[in-house]
Amino acid sequence: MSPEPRLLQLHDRLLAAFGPQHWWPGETPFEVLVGAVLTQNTNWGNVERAIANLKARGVLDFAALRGLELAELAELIRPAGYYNLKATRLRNLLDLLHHHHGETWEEVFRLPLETARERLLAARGVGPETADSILLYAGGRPSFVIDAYTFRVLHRHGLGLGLDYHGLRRLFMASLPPKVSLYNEFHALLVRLGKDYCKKGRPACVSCPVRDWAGGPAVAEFV
DNA sequence: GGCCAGGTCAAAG
DNA sequence: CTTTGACATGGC
Repeated sequence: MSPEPRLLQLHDRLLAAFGPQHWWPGETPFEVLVGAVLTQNTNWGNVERAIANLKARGVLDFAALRGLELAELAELIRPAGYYNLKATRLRNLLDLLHHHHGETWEEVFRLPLETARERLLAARGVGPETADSILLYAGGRPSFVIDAYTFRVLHRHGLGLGLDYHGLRRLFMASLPPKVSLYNEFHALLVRLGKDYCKKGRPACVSCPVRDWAGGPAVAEFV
């Protein structure tokens, strides 16, 4: 896996175009962790309603959320969609962390990066993106987050073709200095670009701020 | 009304 | 190994 210097250029251009994104929108590591599960394939606005419900109920902390009945948890997070599924997934994750670390679940972030990652992935319903989001945005660890927008943006410019999640993650991490602030901002910027200019199934916008990045307009295939 | 959203897992083919 | 289906609410 050879480094791809154009990735850092992409970051710089996105930052110049959009400015800092101030991610993750969550006040505590625990809130970030919950949000990471709730936002799976779901609009962030819906996640905010669900988190507001948990806050209003006073259960947005590790012990309280773990103590809720599953059905009750599901009802509270209903606005986030897939609420039965996500209630179980949250419960799985909290139980797994409690099993290893007791109430001091944030100890998971003190493990070597890939060990911590494997531990999070061991929870049913925590896949690579959720695990990396938790590591980066809740734990402050340099684990690059790949998502559907990242795939789409890179593929439209002919980069990372044929790479899966793990391959793209390694490409980013081999091409960038391992700085948490850089990983944080870059992923947020890619999401911003995707939302505004890189819609599914549509040609690239003429006004896309990185339209000519990597040497020319986007490729013909619009994933 | 249809499509999409900061995925993941299990079951088919 | 690749593709498909299930899971669900709310905005545009």
